[in-house]
Amino acid sequence: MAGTPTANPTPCAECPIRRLALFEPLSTGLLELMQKHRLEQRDVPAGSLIYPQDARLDESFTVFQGWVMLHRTLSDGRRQVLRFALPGDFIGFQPDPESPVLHSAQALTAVRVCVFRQDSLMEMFREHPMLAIQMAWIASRDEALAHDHMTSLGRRPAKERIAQLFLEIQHRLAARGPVDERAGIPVPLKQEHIADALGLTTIHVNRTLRTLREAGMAVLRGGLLRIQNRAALVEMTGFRPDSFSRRPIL
Amino acid sequence: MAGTPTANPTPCAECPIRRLALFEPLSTGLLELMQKHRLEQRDVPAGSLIYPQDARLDESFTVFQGWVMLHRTLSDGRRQVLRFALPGDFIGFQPDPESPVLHSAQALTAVRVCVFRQDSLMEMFREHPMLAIQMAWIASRDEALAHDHMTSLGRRPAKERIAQLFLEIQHRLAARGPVDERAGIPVPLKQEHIADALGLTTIHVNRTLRTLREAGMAVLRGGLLRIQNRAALVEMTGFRPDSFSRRPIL
DNA sequence: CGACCTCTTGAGTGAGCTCAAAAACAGTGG
DNA sequence: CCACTGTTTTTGAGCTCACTCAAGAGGTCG
Repeated sequence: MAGTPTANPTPCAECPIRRLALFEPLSTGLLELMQKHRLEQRDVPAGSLIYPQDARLDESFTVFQGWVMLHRTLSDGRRQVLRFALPGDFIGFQPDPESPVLHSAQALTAVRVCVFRQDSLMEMFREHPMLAIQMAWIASRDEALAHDHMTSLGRRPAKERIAQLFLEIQHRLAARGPVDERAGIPVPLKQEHIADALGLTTIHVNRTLRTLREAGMAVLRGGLLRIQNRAALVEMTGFRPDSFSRRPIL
Repeated sequence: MAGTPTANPTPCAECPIRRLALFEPLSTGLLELMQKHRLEQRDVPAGSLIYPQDARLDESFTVFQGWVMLHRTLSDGRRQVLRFALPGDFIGFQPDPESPVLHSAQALTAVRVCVFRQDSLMEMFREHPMLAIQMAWIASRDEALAHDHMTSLGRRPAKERIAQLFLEIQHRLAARGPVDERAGIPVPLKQEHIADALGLTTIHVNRTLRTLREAGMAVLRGGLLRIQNRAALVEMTGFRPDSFSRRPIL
């Protein structure tokens, strides 16, 4: 598995993300608990896998920095991106150690994660039921996100799918810290990633991006997403921001 | 909300499903706990809603008998079926009481559910951390199921989507009790439900069902699903049964 | 025996796909 | 600084899978 422990492994509880007031804060007791479990940080270079499809995971992760892409690859190479994980998101939770994960997690940018050993995680849950509840909360939120995604895939035309994705990204990033829509949000997605996420071909994504651009709605260029006419996008998709409201982090 | 309490409300712990050896058994301690919380049973007639989209839920449910369909409806009427819930499945978990559910749950057949009050559920979690862990497990399994579904929607042609759905249903039902594939599995789905689940039109589902039938692979007729050439379906979809392996119930 | 679903089939259309090939861009090494 | 190579984006042309519109056939239930 790719990734190297940081030179000076710091407990994750000290990670910068904890200080963002926008996240639900952990109580001091929980911080101590995490310290006790000596959680390790790990840096993963852009492009490499955090874990591969079909592996038996004995670790799971909280993303601290960077973008992670979860995707499944079928035997003939077709690929479906399941989720883009952003800082604060939890990935790789696999309660049954027997069954393999059915997707890969790949770093889209340089990524820093906090590593939980699976058994250690379970122990934490046992000691601190609240954490288990939060885990259930997180999983259930991810499921709701997946539901949005499924609705796009099943029942929206290409233009709406992209609009919806843009609004979702904008909203999720905004929940993590101030973003300047007008100036442009850093988004490390290639057109191919978008295609694989939305069930389209790269070519069709390209054409659809053009129509969005020419309609003055949104531009994705040079790793920057500019939402120019939010109202029009919202109108088109019926986007309701409360879909991704409060949530705990681990 | 539709549904009436059964004439003689029995604690869910006594519900027949508990006696199925195929489910992970609950310890006696947990049974007691559930008794203590005086969980109510409720019967819901075919067709009516267990909970509607956009509602604030203060209850969640374990399905005991029948089929439940979770679906989201967009403002213009397009509909996406998110999941078919079978006996033993948990639905309506909403850890944040503030945010509304983004989908409806509708009974496809006559359904019997076990009702959990949300606050009561949280209390159970606090008293019995193991339950919270199991909840996380359940949510995470549902997410994996959603991932399969997403992959179908995004990257499979109609024929494969239907084949995959059939295999999934067959497998999930088989995990709940003996089924006779050859004789036919009772499946209460109309072609319209399949269409809304798989992101297709009813008409196209119909045509595709015909090709599957004419290819001697599978037949869905009169509420019975007959899988006639399992190998061919598996070959086509790359279906791996372990996707839906062990899991706890609440 | 209508009224109403659900299923089925036909004919024509279109959104999104495939194949093919420029053009823009980002590194990389001389 | 520039030629060289690989990646990403863009555009064109033609095709197909799945959609729309329309209508008939089969059930089922009051």
